[in-house]
Amino acid sequence: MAQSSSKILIIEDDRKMSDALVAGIQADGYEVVAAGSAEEGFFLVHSERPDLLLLDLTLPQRNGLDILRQLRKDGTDLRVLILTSHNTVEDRVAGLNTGADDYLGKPFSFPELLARIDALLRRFLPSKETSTLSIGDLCLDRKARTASRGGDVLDLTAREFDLLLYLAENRGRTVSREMLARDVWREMSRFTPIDNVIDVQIARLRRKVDDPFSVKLLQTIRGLGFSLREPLP
Amino acid sequence: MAQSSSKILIIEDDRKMSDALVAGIQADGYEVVAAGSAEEGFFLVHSERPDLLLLDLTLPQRNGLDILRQLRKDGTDLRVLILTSHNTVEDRVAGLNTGADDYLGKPFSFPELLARIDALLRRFLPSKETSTLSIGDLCLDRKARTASRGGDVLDLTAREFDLLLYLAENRGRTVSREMLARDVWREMSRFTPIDNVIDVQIARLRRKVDDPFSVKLLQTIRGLGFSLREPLP
DNA sequence: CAAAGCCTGACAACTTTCTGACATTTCAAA
DNA sequence: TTTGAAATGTCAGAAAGTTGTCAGGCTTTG
Repeated sequence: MAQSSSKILIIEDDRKMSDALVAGIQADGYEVVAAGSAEEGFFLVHSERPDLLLLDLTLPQRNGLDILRQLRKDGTDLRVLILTSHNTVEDRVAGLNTGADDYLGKPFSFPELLARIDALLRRFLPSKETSTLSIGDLCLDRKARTASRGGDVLDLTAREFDLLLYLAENRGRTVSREMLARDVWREMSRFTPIDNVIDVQIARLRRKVDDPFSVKLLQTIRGLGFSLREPLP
Repeated sequence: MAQSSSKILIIEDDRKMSDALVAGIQADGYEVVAAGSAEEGFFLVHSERPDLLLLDLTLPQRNGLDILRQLRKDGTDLRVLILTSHNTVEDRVAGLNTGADDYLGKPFSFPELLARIDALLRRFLPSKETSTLSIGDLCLDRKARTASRGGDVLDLTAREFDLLLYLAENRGRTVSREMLARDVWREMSRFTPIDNVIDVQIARLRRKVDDPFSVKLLQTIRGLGFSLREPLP
């Protein structure tokens, strides 16, 4: 019943429980990553980019709901299933209203957990299904990692392609430098400002993607970031 | 917590239960349609095109799971929440594996039902929650920080958008210069008068928001301040 | 009409973004 | 392992855009 390619992140501090979950879910055919603390989990959400998060609420340092709240504030659409022994109606309502997609109390039945995981992942995962996407006459192919515009193949470097892909996946939306630093560069901290690195890379991308064409897709939103969109006619 | 505009279909043969559900869910702000039999429900799925189906499994003629199975065979991606007194683990697993998105056993808590409905519908409707507001043909989107009037996108600077948003949040009311100084400029004191800064910025905003249109929304209330409102006809 | 309040064009000060030139890193071929 | 070209990062200064200031004109009100 599992969908081969999905990755699940488990945030759970109880080692025994965590091991059991990892084993059981792997056996159902998913790729599994486990974190033992809120901080580790938070990091892994960004570095591993899982399709589903299994979240325990009773973590040592930080409340599990705080993690969820933070994730939603950052605008992630990661699916979240809360799995916890806090199991009153109030807990469930609070968890769901904070942004969880499902809530299962411990003790739980493993088959039910798997069925709920399947149900959550069954819904098409945002666009990852198809390998190509296009904005106007610009076409990207994730799998081949190639881009073309109006039939002309664009010769992009790895970084340029990642950047363009991220912008394309957020077409129409304004992408901040903060988001780019986190999701494309994946750098938590550095001693030179990353904003300038981003600016330079945007300029290089623009030279290849927009300069040779009359319709400009990559726009600067002053004070906020950048946006890949078809300009209004 | 409800998102307006979503339509929910209830298939439930027990009249009392059905009425209670309709009333409670309507009170949460959803549009509700009820069916008392499988056949009627099946028809309404196609004629009403609801966003979510609340499905009871114990229907007189036909098993509720059959309906679900048929719907999934037809390839509909309608979200389905099963709500039933069949509440063993096996029932739940069977329901979810047949294609339900969530499963809640009776007796249930109404707040939890609403929270689960919200969670299921949250994924559907793109972001509209409280992110947008409109005055006449003027639309603001807090999240995207964009404004448009009659379909035309307005190209506003950061300050202009903040100012317009503040006026829009106080639509109809008169906003004084003190309020603007405090809430938009956030300056306690300065050595040049801020009133003129505000006047200039209002003029700039007016040039973009009102000048190109015949209906003027941004009005000066002499001696008091400014007000964003639809003029009386 | 005069005074108070409001509007506006011009410009200055400032912030943000862009860009060319150079430095460093990466990675694969020799 | 060394070497070299391509990719990526750094930096400083230019360019572009935003916001604040000011002076004078306009409008309303008493």
